Amino acid sequence: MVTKNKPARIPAPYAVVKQYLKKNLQNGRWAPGALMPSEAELVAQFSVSRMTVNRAIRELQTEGLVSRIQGVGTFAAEPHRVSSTLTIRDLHSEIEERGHTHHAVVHIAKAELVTTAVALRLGLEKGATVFHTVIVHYENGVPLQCEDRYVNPACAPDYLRVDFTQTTPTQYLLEVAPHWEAQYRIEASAPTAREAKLLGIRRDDACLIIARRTVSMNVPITAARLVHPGTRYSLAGQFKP
Amino acid sequence: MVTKNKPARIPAPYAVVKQYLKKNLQNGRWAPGALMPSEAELVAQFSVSRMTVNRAIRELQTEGLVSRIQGVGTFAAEPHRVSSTLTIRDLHSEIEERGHTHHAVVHIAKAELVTTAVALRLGLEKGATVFHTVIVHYENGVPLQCEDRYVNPACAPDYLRVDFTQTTPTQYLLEVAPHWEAQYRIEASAPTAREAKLLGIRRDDACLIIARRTVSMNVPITAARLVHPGTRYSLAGQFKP
DNA sequence: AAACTCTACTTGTCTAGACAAGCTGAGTCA
DNA sequence: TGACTCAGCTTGTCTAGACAAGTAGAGTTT
Repeated sequence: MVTKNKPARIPAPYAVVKQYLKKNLQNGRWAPGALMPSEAELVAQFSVSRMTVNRAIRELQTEGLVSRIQGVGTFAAEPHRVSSTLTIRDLHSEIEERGHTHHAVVHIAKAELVTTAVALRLGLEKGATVFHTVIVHYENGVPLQCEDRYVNPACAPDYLRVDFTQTTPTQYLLEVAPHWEAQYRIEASAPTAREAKLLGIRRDDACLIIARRTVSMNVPITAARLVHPGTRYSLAGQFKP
Repeated sequence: MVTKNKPARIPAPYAVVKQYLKKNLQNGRWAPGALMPSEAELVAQFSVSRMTVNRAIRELQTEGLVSRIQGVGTFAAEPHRVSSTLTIRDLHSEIEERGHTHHAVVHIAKAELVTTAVALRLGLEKGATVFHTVIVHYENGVPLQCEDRYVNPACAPDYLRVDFTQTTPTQYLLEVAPHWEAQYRIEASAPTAREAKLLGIRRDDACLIIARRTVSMNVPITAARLVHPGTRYSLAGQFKP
């Protein structure tokens, strides 16, 4: 048996109420859609103030476990929309965290006139210039990702002066425009001829491709195509309700 | 100009404070890691009670925009761990939402002795029985997913009696064990011979594969391998800070 | 029967004050 | 110098009460 030096911390009252509700939701005491106890009832049951109960329930609400309707009541959430979340991380820190070495080789880094396709994706006008980089990232010397990226010069005028063997574009762009929204598309397909060559794989090897487009404060920042050899890379994630 | 019938609802004070902090975080007023105003300062600035300010900041904390240390202060979050979230949805509702038709064909539905690999994944003992289903899902008559699933009989004893042309296994299992945790792995690779045949694709066509393992209240429920033709399917998601 | 009103109940939010818990730095003592 | 104490700051949480806003249902009127 494990004994702790610290005395057993008694959990905060709001946490007690929250845990009680969570447990009973899990074991089906309140079927999905069913009416749950009102705040007043819980106040009486646990002898705490309404604010305390309210916090417990509100947190369950943001976790998606219950839904509330003002004037009506609190309901167990409908059969959880089977949606779940997966984490996509910065490749550099991911590799470092595995205790492996990361290095990058820059193949293209220049300003270009936008093509129609890129102009659309970045929300720029025809005839504008964009920065374009193609960088291959290696884990322990093995090519793991081919990163084909277009950047809006208005957001990162010094982008091409960055040493991308030291800093990943993602890291740099995060400094320039800290909080952003991103849209993703993840797909599997064969690489282009150039990508196959850069990654050292065959043209018919399956690749995991992430197409990412990021926007900060309604200004498009960057659009990237990240190609990973299917045999060397997979995305892992988990979901806790 | 657009005129609304309803009078402009004034936002709640806590929302005002929250929005103020969020705006200034985005435009870089507080660099990542920097000390932000204390609750007391915000109380004075906005003439609200501390509970109101506290709620605003606490919500920012759960959103990952700030981090707080008791006794020290509130800090702008570090260069957002470039992690981001992607939503994985139930195939049936996803197809329905596109206004398309979904149907499923059951190829295998039986009880089996576990193999070592499956026993490990499901956390069962050697010699136990599992339910095994192989189902192909179609969108508008085109095969979109091959679902190879093992289910822990202890969690869903009636699993094999379900009509999977009407209900997806995911939907059914959600009813039986409402709230669960899931682990995912997403990868790209070629299909097995059987999968290629069932999906009507070539053996060297790239596939997007989701391996999912779910657990509810520390009891393993199910392990599934979902194979999608790369040309017909992609995962989309977005991230808002 | 249909339309209305009113009451009772729900959630949503705010307040002013309180105490606990934790960190920091200044001052004190050995 | 080094170890200690303590005041003063921070966040973490709870309370008792209050009013607003929204809904459902009972009762009333038309």
